[in-house]
Amino acid sequence: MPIHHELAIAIENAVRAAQESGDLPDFDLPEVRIERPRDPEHGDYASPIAMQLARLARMAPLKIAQAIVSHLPALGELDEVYVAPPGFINIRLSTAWLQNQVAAILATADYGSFDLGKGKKAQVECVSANPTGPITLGRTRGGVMGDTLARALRAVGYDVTMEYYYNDAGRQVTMLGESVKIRYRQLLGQDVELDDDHYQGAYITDLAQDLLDAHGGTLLSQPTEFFSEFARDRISQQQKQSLRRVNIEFDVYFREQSLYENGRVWEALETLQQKGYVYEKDDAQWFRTTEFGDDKDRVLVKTTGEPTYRMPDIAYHWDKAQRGFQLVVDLFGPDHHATAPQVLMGVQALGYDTDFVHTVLHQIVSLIRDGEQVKMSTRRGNYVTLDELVDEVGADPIRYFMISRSGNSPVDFDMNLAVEHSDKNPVYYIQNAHVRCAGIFRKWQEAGFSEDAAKNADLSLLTHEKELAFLRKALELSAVLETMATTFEPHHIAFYAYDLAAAFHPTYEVCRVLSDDVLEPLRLARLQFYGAAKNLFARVLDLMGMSAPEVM
RNA sequence: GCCCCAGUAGCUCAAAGGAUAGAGCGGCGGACUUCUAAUCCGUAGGUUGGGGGUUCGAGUCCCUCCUGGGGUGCCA
Repeated sequence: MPIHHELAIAIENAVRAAQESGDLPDFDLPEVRIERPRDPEHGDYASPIAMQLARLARMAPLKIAQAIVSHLPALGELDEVYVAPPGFINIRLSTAWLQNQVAAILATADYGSFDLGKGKKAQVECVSANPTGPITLGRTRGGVMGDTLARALRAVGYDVTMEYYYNDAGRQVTMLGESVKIRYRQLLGQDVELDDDHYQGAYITDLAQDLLDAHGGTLLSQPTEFFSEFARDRISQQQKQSLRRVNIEFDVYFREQSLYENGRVWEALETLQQKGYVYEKDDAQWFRTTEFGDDKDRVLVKTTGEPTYRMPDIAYHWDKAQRGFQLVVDLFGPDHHATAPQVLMGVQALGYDTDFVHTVLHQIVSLIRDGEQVKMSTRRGNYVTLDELVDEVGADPIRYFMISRSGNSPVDFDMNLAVEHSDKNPVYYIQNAHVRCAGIFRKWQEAGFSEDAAKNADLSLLTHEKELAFLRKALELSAVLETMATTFEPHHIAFYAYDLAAAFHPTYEVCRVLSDDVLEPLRLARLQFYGAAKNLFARVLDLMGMSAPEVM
């Protein structure tokens, strides 16, 4: 159990004990919050619970805090618990227990993990791009955010499915097929042109060229569907490969078409109709979203008889509920912010509580090169793709910068900074911490020693203030994972990784290991310390889907 | 018009309703014969867009106004 949970429970128990002994009156105890104070003077952890209780107990916060502290049992983890005005309970960890975190980190591969999710079935849906073109940077951001959340959820005990909803039917794919066919005919010398609605990107011509190379001119009589299916399957494969290059892999690719094949779309529509949420107007079927607070009703089935995108989206989320996911996280880019609530209204109308669905919105990604914003236009096929960006800057900077801001803030991806090997680039700042640890062990082994030599080191020699500060920061990983799993904000791990590196580098400067002036027992203890640090950086980088290099 | 997001140091951004609002970059001043300086140490920099309110306590919650971005399809 993470230390902040243990402390919260200890304080809860102390409050109850104080109530039983009559030191505090009876009241319902609100959630006990444990914080990490900014100021080290205020201890390692603190709780403002006494101030919250002042009204309930009708006592001065200081008195309440004192009553709680007097009923707090002696805990091995703690060195000191004291009360500070106006009523904070401040807690200082014992140095021996902190030092022992080194052993704890070395003993497990999943330091920081704990069982918050209790094996609950969770799903993260992200990217979900149409198979009509290369993965764009906006979709990449959603993918990286979603994948990072999935990693955090797994780390705290959820059974996570990464899912990609893939739109393999409808107008978009038809336009795709037409686009390829036109390019194909052009390659054969025919005088045809793309419309504005068609996909203009060069990759369309590439697909047409591939068809020409494989089949010559024999495909002219094939219907548009042939070209659609070919292009759809090809592009899907390419999308998967592109995403794999930034360590994003999906467990399930959910085909929109399957919702038509098994009748779920019409079933959902009929259910909505039966429940009275649908009416006909202007030869279309309308969904009464205004009953759920929308400012106008929305079309479910067009006058042509075809459903709008909304209908399968609702059926899809209905399916998620019926598959038994207890937690669903949907990532949406700026172009879907408005439609996300409508889907939930649909699920609600179908009779499901939507509390299990959390929509995570994110803002746009802009590319900055040489200080100038790179101009892009999706419609004209003029944009930088994920593949191009991986080729140019590598996967690690992409992973990092996509989660280096809260989803609510736009990302300006600075391509020059991404590849800059300097202290301005947080990617290298973090990875270099791992490299520096690796360097110590490399040197140590070159001198003929084994890594095991430090196994029985005396960790109580790790008394340097900077070493202890690093271990305090290490302890925060659990709370970071918990925050991510409850707020669905992936950026916390990026800031944590930076903070951890910022706690590491000063330690590395001062707490030497292999220098002649370091005595043998301390050297062994520090080898353990840096072994733990190395593990922890590898762990945190892995949680971000980034590599942990041995050398740079 | 309506909806969503943002407005915090010169710039880019953090900050579960908690104590004196923090980082990075940039500025200024220092430290390399190194377990890799891809690093460290020091320093300056703020009326958290304006105004009300709730609270023991507000950058955070509520109301209102201002500015910027996105959305507001029988496209997805």
